[in-house]
Amino acid sequence: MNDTKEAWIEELLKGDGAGGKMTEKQSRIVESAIEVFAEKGYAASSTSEIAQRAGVAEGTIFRHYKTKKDLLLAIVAPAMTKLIAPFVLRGFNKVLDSEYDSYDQVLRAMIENRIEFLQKNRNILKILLQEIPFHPEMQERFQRDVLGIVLERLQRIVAKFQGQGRMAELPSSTVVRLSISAIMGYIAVRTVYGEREDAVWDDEREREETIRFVMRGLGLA
Amino acid sequence: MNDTKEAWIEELLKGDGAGGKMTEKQSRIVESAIEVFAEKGYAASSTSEIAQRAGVAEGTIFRHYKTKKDLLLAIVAPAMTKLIAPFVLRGFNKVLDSEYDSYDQVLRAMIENRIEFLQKNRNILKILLQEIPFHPEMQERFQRDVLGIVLERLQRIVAKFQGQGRMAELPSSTVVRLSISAIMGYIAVRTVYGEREDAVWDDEREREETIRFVMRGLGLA
Amino acid sequence: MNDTKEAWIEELLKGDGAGGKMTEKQSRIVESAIEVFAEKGYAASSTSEIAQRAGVAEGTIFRHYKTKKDLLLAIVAPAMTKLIAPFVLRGFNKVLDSEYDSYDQVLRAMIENRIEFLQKNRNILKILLQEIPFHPEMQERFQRDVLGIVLERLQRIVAKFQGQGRMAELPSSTVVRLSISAIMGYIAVRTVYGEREDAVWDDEREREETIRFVMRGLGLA
Amino acid sequence: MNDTKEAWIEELLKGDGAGGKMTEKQSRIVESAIEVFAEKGYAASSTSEIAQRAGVAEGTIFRHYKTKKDLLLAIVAPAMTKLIAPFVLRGFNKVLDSEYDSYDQVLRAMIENRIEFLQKNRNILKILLQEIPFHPEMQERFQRDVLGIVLERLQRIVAKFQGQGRMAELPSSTVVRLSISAIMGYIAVRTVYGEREDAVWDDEREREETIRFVMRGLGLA
DNA sequence: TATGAATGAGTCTTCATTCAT
DNA sequence: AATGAATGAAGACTCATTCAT
Repeated sequence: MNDTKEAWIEELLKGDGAGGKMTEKQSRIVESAIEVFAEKGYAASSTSEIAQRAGVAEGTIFRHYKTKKDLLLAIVAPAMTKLIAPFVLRGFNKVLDSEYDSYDQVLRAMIENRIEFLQKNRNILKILLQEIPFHPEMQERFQRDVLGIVLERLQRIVAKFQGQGRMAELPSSTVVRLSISAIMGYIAVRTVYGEREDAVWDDEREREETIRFVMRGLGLA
Repeated sequence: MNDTKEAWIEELLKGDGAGGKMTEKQSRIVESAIEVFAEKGYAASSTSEIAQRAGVAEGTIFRHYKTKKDLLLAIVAPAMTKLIAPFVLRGFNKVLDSEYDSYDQVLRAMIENRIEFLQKNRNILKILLQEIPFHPEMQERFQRDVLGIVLERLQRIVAKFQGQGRMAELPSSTVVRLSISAIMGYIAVRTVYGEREDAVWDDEREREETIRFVMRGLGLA
Repeated sequence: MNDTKEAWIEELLKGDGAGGKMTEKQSRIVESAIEVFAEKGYAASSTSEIAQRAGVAEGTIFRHYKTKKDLLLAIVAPAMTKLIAPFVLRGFNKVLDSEYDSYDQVLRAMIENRIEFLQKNRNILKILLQEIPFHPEMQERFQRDVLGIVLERLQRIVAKFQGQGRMAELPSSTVVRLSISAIMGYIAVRTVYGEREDAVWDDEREREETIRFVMRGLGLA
Repeated sequence: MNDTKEAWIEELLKGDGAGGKMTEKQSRIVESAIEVFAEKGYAASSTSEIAQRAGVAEGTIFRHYKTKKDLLLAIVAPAMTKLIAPFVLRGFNKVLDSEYDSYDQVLRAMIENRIEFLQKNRNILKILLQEIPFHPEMQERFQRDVLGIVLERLQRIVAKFQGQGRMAELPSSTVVRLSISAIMGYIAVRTVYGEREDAVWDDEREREETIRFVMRGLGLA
């Protein structure tokens, strides 16, 4: 359940989907686009501003991406892939068998892993979140390639723990939902409040309480 | 904790912020705007399409709303007010004192009340959700008038139950967060899956399991 | 076989296809478009230049014509209609019966009538001629609505004269072709040379010789 | 009055105006340009499409032709030269003296010779026809190098026949005009209808009737 | 010689907004 | 109050042309 951890954006910037290497200008275009899209939203972003921030001519953008939407997809598509990376790693089955003795370890790992990911890819994820409702192709792909895979894997993990002990009375999909809700609620609040200087947010404690809450809620503690 | 329950949109349509009554054309403009904004997003919506759907001339919109953004705010601002309506009702203090004997009743009431609200105001809430990140004034107002008030009220409720019994070891803000996470997770999944014909979503059961999960998680059951 | 003779462009400028009246600005747009298209060709004309010459904002063009091509069609389509006007006049059958005793009268009438038309509509016809090869819809319409009708009428006239006397040995379509070739050759040269100050072009004589040539060529004189 | 008959395009492709040989890429550029220009018109053609069809890089075109217009002229200029080739052949004077005993032989030769030429060079002639009206230099050159020469030669031929017999009453320029009109009308219709499978176009007969028509029209038969 | 990334002026088109009626 | 013609700034995108490699 570990990610590659290095900033995969760099990878994204080094190679396009076709495997070719990106020129330096192309990288700057993608970086600027991520910035501007995240800041103003896709529809309200102008290619001219992206070009300006990237320090290239507007035409240069269209040499690399036929349309503005292609540029969006070039950003969002690999993000989806990376989003599920930890769940499709070749070692994943081993995880199922051995790595975690207790469900709270699974929860802790998920939190740590995805928090790191979120921090590194905040802008891209913001774009993803904002644009999915307006682009059916993105929706479909997200449903199929992200939700589908992740939920299936998580349900298998849950099923394994259910086989060993309690929480048998709940469908595994329900367990997954309740677990994810708690984690996402924790991450969301942490994202908003956890970075303020004046914050009274004891991250260590909040995380542990969240995990304990889920464990108790599922009858595991 | 009860809402007015009737479609308050009608109210919105009958009176503008200044207390005046809306003409029929103005109502049609607002209705169309809600539709179009929800469908395409604010930035990608054109006033001309809104006018067309409303069956009015392009200029008419600007007779009632100085700018496109004013039209957005005229939709979104009352939505915020209504969003917190149940928490600011004059009878709210009584709620604190008497209405609910047990925390699971609070949870159940929140779920029922807000689900109904969501169903009636899906489009408006979609707009709210989508646009808040891009409009600082909306953000600020949401923070102050919605989050601030709702959280404060909820924390007072929680504090009351904490005073009476267990879950003392958790800060009330944490309790609120965990409760809301679970509820929103339930509502979100329900919104997506709960309406499919082929769905294997037993709404009654999922809701009760969610409530039981929270109660157990908080050490109340 | 007489045309309405007044400058039908004015009609074109007064009413759009739907029968509505044109505003003054719209008229100026069409006029300028005719000028510019004739001068530079459709593809090399820019809407911004058309707007400038018309003294309107560029956006105004697109209020009246959804696309640049629509503007072209709005010019070209009525031209086709007018091009065949003399052949579809209600009185046309009478023409067949009575008006012309001898084929040379037909030729003379065609020349006079179409020369006048050409002079008044030079630019539009230039556009028609230039653009037809690149727009299949225009081609099709021209084939069907112009060529088809005109040739059929002319063949009927020719057939009538064939029934009365000689030139029986030629198919009527061949007679029509030969007649039109001669007339168009005359008109073409006249158009180029006939207007030069230094020209040694005796119009009256050239026309009569052309008619006589055709008559003799068909064995009628 | 005989042409070289082989596809002179190959010559065009082998040598540029300066007498140098063309590389294979340059040939492919010219070929593609002819195709694209003929298909879409000069103004609507893009150098990038030409490059693509030719299988060369965009920049390569500009290594051989400084501008897009230069490329056009490199195609059109030699076409004009070839167009008049039969009239400037060194043996032309002999033609005047001997080759043709009767004017109908002249007409027949012109038809055969130019039809062949047209078939081989349809695209280039289409370009010529389409672009001449928009390029004054081309116009001027056409007027001077093509029309001027051809008409003068034809008038000399006509004058010779006039000296021998009848048609004395017409100016030789008029005779040329009438002859060419008939021939071009024949070729035009043939070009359009003569290739349809379902056509009722008896080419042999139409050609002979056309010649007979001219001869009779000129009082020669 | 050939390449193809880069350019930036220019294209058609859209859009929020104004204003005379 | 309502209209809708008019605006012009801005948008996405194209294209002939240049130039470092």
